[in-house]
Amino acid sequence: MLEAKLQEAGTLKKLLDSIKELVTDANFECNEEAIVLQAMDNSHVALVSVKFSAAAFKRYRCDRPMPLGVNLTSLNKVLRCAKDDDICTLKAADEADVLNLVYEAKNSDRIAKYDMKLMDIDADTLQIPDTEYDARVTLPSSEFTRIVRDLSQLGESVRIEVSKEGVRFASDGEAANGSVLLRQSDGALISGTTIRPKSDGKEGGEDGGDEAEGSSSAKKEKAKVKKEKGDEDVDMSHEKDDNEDEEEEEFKPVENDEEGEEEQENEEDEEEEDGGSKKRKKKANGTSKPAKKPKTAKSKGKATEEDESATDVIIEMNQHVCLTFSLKYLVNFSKSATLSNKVQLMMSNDVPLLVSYDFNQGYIRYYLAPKIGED
Amino acid sequence: MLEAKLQEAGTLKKLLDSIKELVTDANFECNEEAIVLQAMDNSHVALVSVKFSAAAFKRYRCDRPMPLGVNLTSLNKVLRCAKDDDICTLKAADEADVLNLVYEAKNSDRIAKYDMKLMDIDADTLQIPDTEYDARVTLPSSEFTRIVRDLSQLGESVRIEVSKEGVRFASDGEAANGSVLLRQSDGALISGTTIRPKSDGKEGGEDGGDEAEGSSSAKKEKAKVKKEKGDEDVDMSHEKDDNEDEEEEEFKPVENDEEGEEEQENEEDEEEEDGGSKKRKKKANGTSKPAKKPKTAKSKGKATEEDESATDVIIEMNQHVCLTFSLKYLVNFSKSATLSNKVQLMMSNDVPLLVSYDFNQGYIRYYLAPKIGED
DNA sequence: CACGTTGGGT
DNA sequence: ACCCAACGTG
Repeated sequence: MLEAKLQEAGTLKKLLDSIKELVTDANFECNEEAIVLQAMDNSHVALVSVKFSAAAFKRYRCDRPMPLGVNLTSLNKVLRCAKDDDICTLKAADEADVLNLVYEAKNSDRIAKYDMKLMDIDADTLQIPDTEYDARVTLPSSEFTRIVRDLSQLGESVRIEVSKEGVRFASDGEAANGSVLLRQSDGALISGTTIRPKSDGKEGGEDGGDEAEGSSSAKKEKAKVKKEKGDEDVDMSHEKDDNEDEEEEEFKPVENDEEGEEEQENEEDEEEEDGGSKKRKKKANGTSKPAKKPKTAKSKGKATEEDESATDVIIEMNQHVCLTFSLKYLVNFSKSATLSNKVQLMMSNDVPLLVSYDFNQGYIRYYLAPKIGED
Repeated sequence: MLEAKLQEAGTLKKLLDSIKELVTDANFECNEEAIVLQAMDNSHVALVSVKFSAAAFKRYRCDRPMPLGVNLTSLNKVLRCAKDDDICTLKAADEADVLNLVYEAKNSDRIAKYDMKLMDIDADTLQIPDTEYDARVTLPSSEFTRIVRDLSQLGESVRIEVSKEGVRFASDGEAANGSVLLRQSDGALISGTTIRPKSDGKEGGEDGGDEAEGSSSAKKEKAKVKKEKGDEDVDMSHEKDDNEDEEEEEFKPVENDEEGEEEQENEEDEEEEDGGSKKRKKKANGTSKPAKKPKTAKSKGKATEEDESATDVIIEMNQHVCLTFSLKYLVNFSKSATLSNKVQLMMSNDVPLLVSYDFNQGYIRYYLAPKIGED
């Protein structure tokens, strides 16, 4: 039995706006710790990973793991019936084939209930293909949106290059070539730290915990990218491996047979890999945030909103990286800017890019394999 | 070698927004004095003339005259990658086939570079078909925008009539007729002066100078309009003169073989023709600006921004004029309202209308032949 | 169903 | 001037 009470329905609405064009059906995997969605996009090139930790909810209860197969188009329709500031409660009985949604206006003068049919979806649980990166760029999400939107006017793909100089986005097109160099903010070039997605959307939060996809056994086998058929995106699917002539490469989706064995393991991972280089700057919280620019809180009204350094460009880099990606997908990813004012790009050469928007107690992450043969 | 540094990319962006629907390809003629663009619109009915004086730029250098053949659609794409307040530098090497654009964020933390391919464009240098008019109406550009937009909903064409009473815009349509009378502001009816476009966009500036299109020999041969095929616009092109059955009339494009003979001539014209009527109110700066409404400077930060009398309607008239024009084109012209808060309409009977938006050190001007047979 | 364009509001 | 929403088109 699931019951999850979200303070603001708007969060879920924005999330669906972000991914509804990328994914049409997906399982919301609910368990005691979190609600997780992992799915490949419709063209099987990108991978979307969403997580709402239990702590993201005002109230959360899930007795046993249950997958809720949801048609996102339907869910979107139902969510559009909620106002952004409605309190939204999701309920599903064990083995239920419907999801109940209750919207309560904040002043309680309105209560709406919706029942949405669930469906069975083949749960090809996808192995998230990476755990550690050579570079992380943290930048304002609006800046990222702007850059990929601009460059998408010129060409099909963008070359992202991270160096000590900063991060460069470059695209070549028929009529024009474009290149945007973003210099890191003062003092915001960091190297020697372990770069990996934080376990949770919580900024500077505790690092261990309920990570679902980090698998210690997968720690060093970063690249699952096949390098054939160069110069194209990589298909992260496995389903159509042999019978289609798509130009895309593919990830090897790995059966996630270690799920659940992982809790409280990340913190130890970092400790053991941290030797021999600069330690992270502040206390060991895994986020490596420099102490510069102690911005005045932006008075956004929401105490939970992380509001520091949102305008900074932070570059963490252990190695120069240069990768090429399809702009079409990045433009799609950038729609999640409504969910966070910052975005992180994590990259290693020849490894899928991780684009992560972290919010209060959760995140939305996108994985996109690089085009190869031109990076 | 060209290098032109513009303080605000927004100026160029607005310019391109203005003309991109009218012209698709054009040469930017760069020389020591200015950058000039002259082109006919795609249907060869209207003529666009743009000038940026060297002084319009923060830095300007052009060693030798060079035409830059630009596809405006491409340039528009590239310019959309600039923020309005970016500093924009245009560079082109001699004989280059690319134009380099550099956008610097004001705080310099972002530098974007774009290379746009240039193209060869037949430089049918167009003789701007007039130098002196019987009437000039200066009005707020927003007012002009509103009038032509309103009337365009009623009919295809507008009759513009300038008299001592004011200026009347009238359109007859299937469902309704409309007429807008604009009275000149107090004391803003001027007659007996020479009415011609100023040599430069600079308000109240020196009148002689680097005029490219003024030709003394053409001064009195105003009308080059052929009066056949009545009731239609006039094609300003010469290229398709004989082999097409367009309904439009045509200007005679004249080879501009007297370019440069004109300097410092306008001021003398004014002196000798100035007698016998109200003098212009302020000092003889050629703009005939009344002293009314000594507006408080609008604190726009730019000392060069002309900000007085923007709400006045000024009519200079030596002869009653009544002309009919296609509203479709006027609506298009009026998009340049973003570039200046004032617009000037210069008219003589049976001669193309000149619509001029003057800005700091440049202008954009449109020429449109009247429909004949109904004026 | 998605994208691009146009119009209206802040 | 900028951002958001709605409409129409591909």
